[in-house]
Amino acid sequence: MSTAQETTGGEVEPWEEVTPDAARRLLVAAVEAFAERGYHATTTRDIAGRAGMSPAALYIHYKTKEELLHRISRIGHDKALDILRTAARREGTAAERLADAVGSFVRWHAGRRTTARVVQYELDALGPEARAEIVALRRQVDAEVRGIIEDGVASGEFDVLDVQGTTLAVLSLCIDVARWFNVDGPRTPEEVGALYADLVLRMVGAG
Amino acid sequence: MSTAQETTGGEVEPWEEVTPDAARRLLVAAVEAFAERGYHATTTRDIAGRAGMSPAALYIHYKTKEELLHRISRIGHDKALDILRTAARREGTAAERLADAVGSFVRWHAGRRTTARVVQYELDALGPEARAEIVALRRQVDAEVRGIIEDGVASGEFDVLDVQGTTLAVLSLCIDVARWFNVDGPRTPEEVGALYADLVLRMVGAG
DNA sequence: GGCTCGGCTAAGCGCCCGCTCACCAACGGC
DNA sequence: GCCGTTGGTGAGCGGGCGCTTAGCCGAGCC
Repeated sequence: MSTAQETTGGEVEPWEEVTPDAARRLLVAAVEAFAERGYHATTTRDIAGRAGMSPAALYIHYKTKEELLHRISRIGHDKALDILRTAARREGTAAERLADAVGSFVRWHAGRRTTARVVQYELDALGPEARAEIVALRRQVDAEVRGIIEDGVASGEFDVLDVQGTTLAVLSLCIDVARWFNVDGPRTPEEVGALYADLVLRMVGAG
Repeated sequence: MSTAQETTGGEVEPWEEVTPDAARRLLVAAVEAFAERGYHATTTRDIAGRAGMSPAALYIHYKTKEELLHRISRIGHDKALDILRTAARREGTAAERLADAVGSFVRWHAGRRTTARVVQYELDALGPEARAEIVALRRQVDAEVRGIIEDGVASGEFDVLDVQGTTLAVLSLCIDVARWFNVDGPRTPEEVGALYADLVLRMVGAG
């Protein structure tokens, strides 16, 4: 039988790990609201209203508004890291793995743009401890991409002068997709993923 | 005599067009506060306090808090567009002009990171009319970069399949510098500008 | 049937927000 | 010397914020 994770298009619908149902509905509402207006411009009343509940219901499932952001950010970073790890550890040349990593990472940022926007741009709204936890995850994200580029340099596939700087640029390029991508625009997430994979291969001298 | 525009390092100190002095101090304070905490998380009391004035003083020079953001965004976009136009219209090959454009655009985003952060990331906090005005400026920014790339393709210097997509990616890469650049980090604005100019030339097949 | 208890709501507390108002000091023109 | 203008202040208004509390309701257990 189906695990109920599959939706149209083969994409996995996330947040199924969040239970009970009311907590998930609140979290999904918070993602939408934070993505549209930003964390600080979003009120707890708005979140509860989108979830079809009273303002007080939010505090049954979450201690504070910040805890909501923390949970969203944590789950989102875990997912992003998982995507990169899967691509980085598959078999193939460094160029194939880098193209796969960039393509899938970009597809996630474009296809799940609301989530990605919150995850990537609301870090500063977290308190010191929560932010430190997320920053540690980001370092792992950086390490995965840097690892592929180092492999390509070592094997002679890539021609890169500044590995850390190029890693930074590649990640920056992918992450910023969450800022400008428009669901109603002319490009699909798949098209942007393919374009970006090509551009990144050129950046590392493998194009 | 000096125009009082020059400061150490040859950089032009901006905001000198904002008068009187108190209005400029408030605007500079607002740039710092918006960059640190975001528009919505910044209070008018904080802005006035940073400028050494009472909360009420702000409203002598600006009608609303949003007018402050609008003025900052307008001046910043004018400056960014000016930088790109200067590079795009100099003499030289398309590769030289693109490298110059990316280098100077990135140096501005890194060196004036607080301003750039507000300019590039607080657009959604503006009302519809103000946002429309800024969006029009952004289209001109896009057109300048696209023009250089089209020139390079026409002359055979560049090898680009998707001109508009590549333009988008180049601008996205430059703009996102304002998000991650750290003044206390290991790289100077000049170094990042040179690295990015090289990466972009590779992206267009001229590296 | 009666009791317990988790999930939820209506009401509202205390605070701080953007912004306003009544007033004041410094200063140039006549 | 007096007055209008300019640029400032201290106090505070109305409102919306994050969050809390008291109590309601229906499902599960004996």
